[in-house]
Amino acid sequence: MYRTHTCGELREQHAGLDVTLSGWLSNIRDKGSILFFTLRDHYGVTQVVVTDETIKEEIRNIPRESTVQLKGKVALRSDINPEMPTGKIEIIPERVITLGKCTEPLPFETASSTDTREDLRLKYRYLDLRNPHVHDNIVLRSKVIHAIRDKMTDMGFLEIQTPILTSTSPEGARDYIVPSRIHPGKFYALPQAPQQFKQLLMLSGFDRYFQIAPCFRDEDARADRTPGEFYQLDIEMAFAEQDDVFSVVETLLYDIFRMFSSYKISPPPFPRLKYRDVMKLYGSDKPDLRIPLTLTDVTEIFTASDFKPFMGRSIQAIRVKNAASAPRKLFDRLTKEISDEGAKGLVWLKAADETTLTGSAAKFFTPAETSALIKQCAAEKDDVLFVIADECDKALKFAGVLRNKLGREFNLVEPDASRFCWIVDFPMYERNEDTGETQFSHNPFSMPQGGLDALLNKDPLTIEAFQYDIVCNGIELSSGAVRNHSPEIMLEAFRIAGYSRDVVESKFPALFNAFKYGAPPHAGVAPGIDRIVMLLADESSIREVIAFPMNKNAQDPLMNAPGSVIQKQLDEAHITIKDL
RNA sequence: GGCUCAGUAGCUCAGUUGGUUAGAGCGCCGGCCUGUCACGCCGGAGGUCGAGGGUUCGAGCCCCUUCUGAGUCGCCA
Repeated sequence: MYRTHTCGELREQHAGLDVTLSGWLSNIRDKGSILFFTLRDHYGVTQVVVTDETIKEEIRNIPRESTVQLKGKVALRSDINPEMPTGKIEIIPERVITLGKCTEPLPFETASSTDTREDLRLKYRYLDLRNPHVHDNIVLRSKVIHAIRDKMTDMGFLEIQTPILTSTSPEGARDYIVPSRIHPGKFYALPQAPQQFKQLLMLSGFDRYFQIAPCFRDEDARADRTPGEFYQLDIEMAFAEQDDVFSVVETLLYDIFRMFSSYKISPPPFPRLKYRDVMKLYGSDKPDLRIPLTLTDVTEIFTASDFKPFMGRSIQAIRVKNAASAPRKLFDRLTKEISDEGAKGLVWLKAADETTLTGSAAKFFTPAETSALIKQCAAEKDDVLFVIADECDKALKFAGVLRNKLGREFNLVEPDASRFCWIVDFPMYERNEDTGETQFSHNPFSMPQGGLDALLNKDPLTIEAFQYDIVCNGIELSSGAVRNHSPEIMLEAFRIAGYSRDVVESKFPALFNAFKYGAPPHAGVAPGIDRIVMLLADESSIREVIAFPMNKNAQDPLMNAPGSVIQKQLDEAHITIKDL
């Protein structure tokens, strides 16, 4: 009734046809005796040309971005527009009907909305989403999710819904809590992830589970992390070990990235990098492998140095080839930026030849130190060595941050590529720097490598877990683990972290009890949907691929959330608001 | 909570050493234009320079406080 065709489908062969189109009135070019505009809908845009005086006058009285229906004839254009899919035809309207008038001034131009302040875009997100670029991101997201469901189903996985209203979990992120009306003073929590439910499904014999699962965490936002809520592709497999999970995820991601991205991608298997090695090589547990720079530990060279910034510190060097001609300003800016991050400073040295370095600190080095440094970093003439010195963990961390900066500043980031890797063998435990106590470094339910024997006989800080992350272009897509399905090993694992049997039983009753009834070995992973789509859409902010995102402060300026509730709602929820 | 950056017309921005009436592009309003497609041309309206205080003969610009937004650290098992 409203249309015979969409605004994206008419072509040459439709010339002469009587059609009805509906869409948004946009881009009016009024030349007086001839007037053009485009009609836009979800599917595309079609040009309309008007010479009829009455219809011209009608169009002039309809504000842009109103919705209109037109009945008219398809005509071949005299001047074609090769940029438009419908560029060879145009519509000569016989009748125009306004369907929904745009009565308010537009707060911004929809065609260029991505240049507008983000808070304004979010307040008028329905207009922002009219922008074809923003619109396409949401379409891409839908297609990606559909493809994921197809692939997972093809691989024998069942999608099973798990509760949204559940109980708080004592470990991990801050929970969103929901008051119970029926049980005064008690609360549900929104799931941080369906972690325990999916493990219980394995115990129930469902073998291969997945879910496009909403997850809720009350933590602060980042460019690649929405506040509050996000979606993950939650996966769990019974009678499976690490390689089984890797195989499924590699197949899935490789196929999805080939379907929806033209970027280069290495076929499976993706590189597997040990946690301890990536920290040393890249200074990060989520290295961007598109950047061909690595850290070199040159601490040993300077053990006897009396150059104060190096004394007693871990020293990490990054060599950038042929960077010596870069402007001094760049070196100064890098020094400032890395100092702002908390580093003590940045030493940069230009290689003049095999035995000579020039630059900020070169004169403080002995000839032996200089040539050893050049040799260990394999520096050649006109290369630059960037050196960070700090306490061990910090030196690696800041060198890792610097590595990313250098990659961008010197244009070394491999273009048009998606570089995946697995980070494996995360440590099971770490020492808490404040208390000195041994604590879980990641997921307490991961299986320690070596099992019970390792827990009983090894130094806990040397035990690695079957715990892994998948990383693409410096973005952590997911972590996962082989789960600890043995109550005996679990109790020992928690004992080492200082938790008694009572604590385990009371904190995780369902899971702990269930494991006593014949648990299959199982493993899983949970790649973030939003981040996958963000990579595929090549966006730097995750909010660009979410239809109605919250702002950085976990507010929705469109719906005014969070908002107040009426007293009756508070009463029913047994909530009293503290005086603020 | 810390740090960095930003806030000037509806939108995006410029604004010199503190000095006359704060500018531009887009959008809006009016006019002209028969092949535009980011149409073009002429004209017009539109400003509590985020807010408050201070310094000064004089503040968009300097100082203090504060609000808002983004990025980041903390945080995110």
